[in-house]
Amino acid sequence: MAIRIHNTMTGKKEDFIPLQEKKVGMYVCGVTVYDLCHIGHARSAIVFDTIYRYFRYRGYDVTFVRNFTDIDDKIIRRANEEGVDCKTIAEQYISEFNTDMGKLGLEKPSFEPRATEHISEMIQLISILIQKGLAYQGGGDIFFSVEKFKDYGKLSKRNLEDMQAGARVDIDEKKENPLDFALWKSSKPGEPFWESPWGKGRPGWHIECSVMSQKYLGETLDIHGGGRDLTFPHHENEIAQSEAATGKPFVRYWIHNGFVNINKEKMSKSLGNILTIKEILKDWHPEVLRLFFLAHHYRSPVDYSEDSFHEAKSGLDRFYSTFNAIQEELKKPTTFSPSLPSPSKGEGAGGSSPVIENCRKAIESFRARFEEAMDDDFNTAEALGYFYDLQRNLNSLLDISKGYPTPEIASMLKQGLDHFSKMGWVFELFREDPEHYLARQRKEGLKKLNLTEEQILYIIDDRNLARKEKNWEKADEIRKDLLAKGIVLEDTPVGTNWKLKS
RNA sequence: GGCGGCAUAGCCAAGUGGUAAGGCGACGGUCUGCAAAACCGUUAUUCACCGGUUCAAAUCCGGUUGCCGCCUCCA
Repeated sequence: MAIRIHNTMTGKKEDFIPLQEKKVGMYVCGVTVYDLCHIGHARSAIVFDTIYRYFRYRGYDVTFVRNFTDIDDKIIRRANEEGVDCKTIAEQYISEFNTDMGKLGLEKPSFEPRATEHISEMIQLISILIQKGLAYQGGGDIFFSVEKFKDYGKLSKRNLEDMQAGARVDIDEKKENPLDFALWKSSKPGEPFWESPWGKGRPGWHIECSVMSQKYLGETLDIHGGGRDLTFPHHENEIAQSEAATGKPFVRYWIHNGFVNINKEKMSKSLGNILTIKEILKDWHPEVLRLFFLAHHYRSPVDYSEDSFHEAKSGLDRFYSTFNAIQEELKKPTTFSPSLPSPSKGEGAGGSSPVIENCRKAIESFRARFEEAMDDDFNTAEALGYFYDLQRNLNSLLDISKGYPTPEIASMLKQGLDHFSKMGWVFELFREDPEHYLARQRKEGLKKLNLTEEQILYIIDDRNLARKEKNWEKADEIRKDLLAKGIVLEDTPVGTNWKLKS
């Protein structure tokens, strides 16, 4: 079965047929490095990281290019504000980008080209467009003439007449058509510049992607991605430039991810609700963020809220609790004598119970279900549902096993854990050692509660003494006190565990 | 004004022609001294509304309402 992808160009899901068998050339618009990355950048990065990972999981040889826009108006403005040069700003925020994305566990793309390192290629491409009569000089600027490219608007489904009718575009005297866009901008005094046949200047925004994608991936790309907002004008303009210059189709499959809202509001500077990755990671484990995004389809808008992250966190905590329990169970010696059958589950003595058989089916079919979901336009939400299902089945096995795993159950638990590890890699989830994860959760929680583990253990000892004496009143009192402080106790056959109230 | 998208249980959310995944929550049960955790069960005869196509529609078509995005830098 082929992987199916929703192509923005056609608005439909299509079978993915790469240009070269088992190879994928994929270009994703990265960030303009003038400020810290926010949760929206994180979503886009995580969406395409997951796609990148899934193709590789599926055995494709992927060349993944994600650029840095390191020259642009916003960078110049920022540099002026801080009294440094553009390169300093760009370097600083590239470094911050790498730090943040590294913490989110993003794989490194095959290439991370920067606009300023491809100026000469951009000049070449612009020259070709001028030669072909598709671009013209206006003042010191070079513009692309949208009217000369007959397919202009095909990605964003607009036509020139409609756009001009409702145009809110500033009239620029130098442009022949208000919708023409700059390929090259002459530099104003004090701005960084490069020499060109048209004088000192710098590239327009769109040309870098045409150049860099072509350089690293060839004239036709399998996949081009980015945030929804980039469809117009950015990607529309890329198509115009690239196809006008090469005469070949630019991109086979366009993928666009949906936006992140903050408490149902659009994230924007003016609302002051920009949530940076750094701020998120102060409060949440990176996998909480990933789980949150992966629980939604990549094309839908998602709404960030404190509650939604709490929900994601409790989901993640539960997964890790299960892993931990499995690891503990696997440390125990296996035994051929089955644990006491529980009549409620309809188990008979000897042989596999229906419950075990159901678990076996769930474990064995997991991989196929996971792949089916992911093949269908990277449906991570559905795939995640199968992880939950797998978890429930493994917990069932743990329930039956109760510290006395049979070889059969132990092998199934092990298999389940392997699934979490292997398919979890695609999502970059479940990467931590469960014991470490849970220990750290506790440690960080204690810090917030201003308690030490010693104090809690002391109190638990005290309570266990009361329990031994069957002084339930006192034992319950102690448990209630701890609960009020945010500590939950769990009495198990092997002792009392504690954890933080979620 | 133009273009595009969305509307599924208390909440979050999958599902593009075959009879509604999953998570959170709630309730009942098993287990437990009692809890917690875990497991089992219940929780949408129905997918904003009105028409149409079809043997069959949450899914396709037309219309209505409501929300959102893009058209200006934006992931």
